Amino acid sequence: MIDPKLIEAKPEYVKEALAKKLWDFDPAPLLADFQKRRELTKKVEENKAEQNRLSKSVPQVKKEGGDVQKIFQQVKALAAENKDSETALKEVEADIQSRIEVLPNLPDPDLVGGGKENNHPIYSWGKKPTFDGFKPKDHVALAESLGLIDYERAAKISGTGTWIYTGLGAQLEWALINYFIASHLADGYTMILPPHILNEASGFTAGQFPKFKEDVFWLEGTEPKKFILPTAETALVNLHRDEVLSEDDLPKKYFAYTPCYRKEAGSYRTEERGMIRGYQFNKVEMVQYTTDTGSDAAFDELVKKAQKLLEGLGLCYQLDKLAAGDCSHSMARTYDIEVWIPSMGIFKEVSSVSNARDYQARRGMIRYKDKQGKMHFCHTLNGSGLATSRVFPALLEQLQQADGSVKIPEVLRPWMGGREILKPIR
RNA sequence: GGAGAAGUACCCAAGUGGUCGAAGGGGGCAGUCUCGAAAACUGCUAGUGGGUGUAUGCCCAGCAAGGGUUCAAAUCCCUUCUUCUCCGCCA
Repeated sequence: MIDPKLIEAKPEYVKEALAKKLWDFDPAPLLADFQKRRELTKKVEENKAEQNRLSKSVPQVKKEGGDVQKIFQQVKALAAENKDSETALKEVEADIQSRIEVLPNLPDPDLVGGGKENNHPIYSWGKKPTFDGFKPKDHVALAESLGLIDYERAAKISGTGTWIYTGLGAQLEWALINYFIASHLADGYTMILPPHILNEASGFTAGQFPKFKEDVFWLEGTEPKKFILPTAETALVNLHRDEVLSEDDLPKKYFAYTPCYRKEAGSYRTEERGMIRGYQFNKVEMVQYTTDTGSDAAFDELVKKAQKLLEGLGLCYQLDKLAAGDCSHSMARTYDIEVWIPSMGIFKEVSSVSNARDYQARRGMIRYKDKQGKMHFCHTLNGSGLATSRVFPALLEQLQQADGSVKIPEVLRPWMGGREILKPIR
């Protein structure tokens, strides 16, 4: 949530910043609401104060044998008088809330405006493989010939947009997750295995609601309503919702492995084939809570951690600084780490590292007390570390050999029983 | 899923209609004492959000959350959430 005080103090600044995010914001109705709220608050509270004062005098007047009935009538009259203003005040407050909660986060000032087309790579690592002397396969073909993924039976038992990791495929998937986990543990992050079913408030705090309500799976028959998490970020940034942390506790560094469940999905026969986009994919997610001055350093750390993971696997990738309009809704800045997918001829996102600054903290009242005892909103950051569903295909495609086999990166071998290579079974 | 009990400040806890924003204790902080510490004693510490004013301040909200009753609610009523106990079911 954007700071309402900032909107009131610098409406034009907010308008321009949101324009960079391709969001057309008209501050006028909000400014009018703020004004109205101020007037109504004063009116309502002054009336209330008078009511309170009169009510408090009742025991005294009683003792002195005065006319309490008169006071009752006075207070009743005041309350009746106040009713319309109170209703109006509630309405204005609800209106302000609904106008502000839908606004995306403000982009950091250094970002270029506009959408995807204005993203620009700021770093790349590794070499695109050249596949001398043979025609490389795509990951769907590789996964099938190596016996790693079963798309057909997945369609049978679940439906399109899903897949089954089988045998060595399942082991390879799990090896990736283990490799990620080991790396985060070594860096001192706290491991979390959260519930996958979350309540609505969690989605609101993360900033997924109200905007992305249609994109998650809702459970039927749960009251209050519950949904299945689209990313572990939703769980992790809610860990300290409605809490006041101490500055000494920050930064807090967490990571979680969960599957991610989303309504968007591709088909394994279309452009985003195989496991590039599915209803369910595995991801290890990192989240940090920092002070309001500590988030830039945390951001750099998260980006480096994600990069390190791909470098350990030896996969060619690029680091992309997203234009304001392509950053996530809740985020002030986002860098994508994109791995090279040879069959698609493009870099595809495996990690998205973002700084929400105080946007999520405001929504979820996540605060900390500094050493002077002053309250601040925390900053929250998140980054994938990593999503396997893009790494797996990239790994198969980038590390495939002329004979159709695939080399297993050394860092994964401890979890693959020491195996060095995956060989075709058909 | 059923039945019952409960949710009060950093923690424990008193409080069933009227100066209760809330006794008491613990904790924390400061001081006295001490070479220092402990103990004892003394004092301070009760958050937060909002309004208003130059200001010590004053005002509104706030006792799990949201409604309601009442001149007046931590206290009575309703709904929801959470926790605990017992029963049922079960990986």
